[in-house]
Amino acid sequence: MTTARFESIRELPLFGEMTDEAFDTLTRGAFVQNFPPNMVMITEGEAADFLHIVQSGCVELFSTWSNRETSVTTLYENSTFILAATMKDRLNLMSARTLQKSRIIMIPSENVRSVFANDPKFALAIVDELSRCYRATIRNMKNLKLRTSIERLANYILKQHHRQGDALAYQLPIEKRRLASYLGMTPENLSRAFNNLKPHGVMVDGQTITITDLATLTAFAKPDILID
Amino acid sequence: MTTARFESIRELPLFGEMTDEAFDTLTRGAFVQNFPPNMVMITEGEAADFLHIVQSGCVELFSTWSNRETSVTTLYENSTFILAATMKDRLNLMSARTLQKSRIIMIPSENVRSVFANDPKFALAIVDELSRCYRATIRNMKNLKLRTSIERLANYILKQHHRQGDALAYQLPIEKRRLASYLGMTPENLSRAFNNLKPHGVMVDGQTITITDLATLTAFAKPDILID
DNA sequence: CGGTTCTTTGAGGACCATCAATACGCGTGG
DNA sequence: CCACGCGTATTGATGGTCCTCAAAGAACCG
Repeated sequence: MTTARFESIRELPLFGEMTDEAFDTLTRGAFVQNFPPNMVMITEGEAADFLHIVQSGCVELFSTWSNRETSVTTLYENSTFILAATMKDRLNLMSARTLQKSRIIMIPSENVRSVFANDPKFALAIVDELSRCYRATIRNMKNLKLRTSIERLANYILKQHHRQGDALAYQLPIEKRRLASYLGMTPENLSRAFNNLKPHGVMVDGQTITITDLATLTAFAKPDILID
Repeated sequence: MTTARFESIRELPLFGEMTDEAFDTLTRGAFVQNFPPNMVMITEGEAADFLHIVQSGCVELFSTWSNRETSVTTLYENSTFILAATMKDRLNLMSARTLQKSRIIMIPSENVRSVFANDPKFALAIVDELSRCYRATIRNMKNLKLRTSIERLANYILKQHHRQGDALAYQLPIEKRRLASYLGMTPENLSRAFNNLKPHGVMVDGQTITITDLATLTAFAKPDILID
């Protein structure tokens, strides 16, 4: 049975509510691919032939222009990407590379568009996912434009703290140079920014972040539900 | 007949393909409102009770944090806003103010969500609009992260040039201080950036931009279909 | 263990923000 | 019509932030 290989994504919010028939149609022609770390899967400017889903591993979306590169976001298990370009049948605006060994499910864009037209539950789920990604990008932009680099770092540290079960000590999930790029700064400056946060309750040792004074850090970062 | 007041938007891509019945349902409880210039219609953090459409005039979406403010985008005739928050029934992430005297159509968010579920053509149009806005935001972010402020200004000047029928001389559509905020810089710096662009083929006199050397300006700006 | 990549630190400079002062534009009311 | 006031735009001076370049130290991997 074709769906067997895609059991793992059947329960995702994006696919959970649709009919079995629609799910079969969707995954016909879909496939799973394993990628080694640091492999560019998608280059910006190409057609969006497949909706991608991270089954395991970790993917970075990034963009380049005029010999410069910037990290836009990092995706983990069960995230989709290339959804907007898939729905509009347009060119990808971002490139994608694996950061670790990753398993990626690829669903033909045509399938997504045709099932969208025939399964209202799936249509709703698509809109939900699109809206979520859109709003995440707006938040990202507000973060970049309204905060200094040190404030962005402070809020990033707090967000990871919550994502990792409110642990006061945790490992950074990505390399520092990529974090720097995501936060809109250079690796050198990220290093200095970490030092600047010492008096605000942050210790760093390699990949390990330790929050020594949560109250002080929070007071400095001023996290906001409309940004973070 | 209720739809009479909304004739003007019936032909928009978002509403053009839906059934008359669905359009009636959608506009039931909708209304048109006139706003004077410089009036804040929506404040971030509020619930998104209405989908908004600019019928005439001009609206700026902006955000604030910790006594800072930034312009995210400017909308003109026939643009929608608050679509993502409307679909997900979430809080607005941005505020909106009129820049000129404006006529705004407001459609109850509940109507949008219920018609979405019942009219596939409308659902498709919603996804199209959402994807378009999402991709525009990604472009905006790439512009901010990959280019210097002068490069952003140069590309903005080129983009307006095309929007205004390839005119080599045209009026800026918004105040310079708002343009500065949109481009992620201060008004003072925008002034200096205009001066810096003189040798690259740009003359400025008040609100009037004159491109004196399109080839040189284009060579400097390096516009890119994946950003602009 | 050697090479590569990443990270950190320092020095210097470019870019950008802030502050202050002036000039300009525009609408209002005298 | 002019004077005035208000907000915007410009210009200069200054300081801070951030980037670049360079070099050394640390981590990773074959």
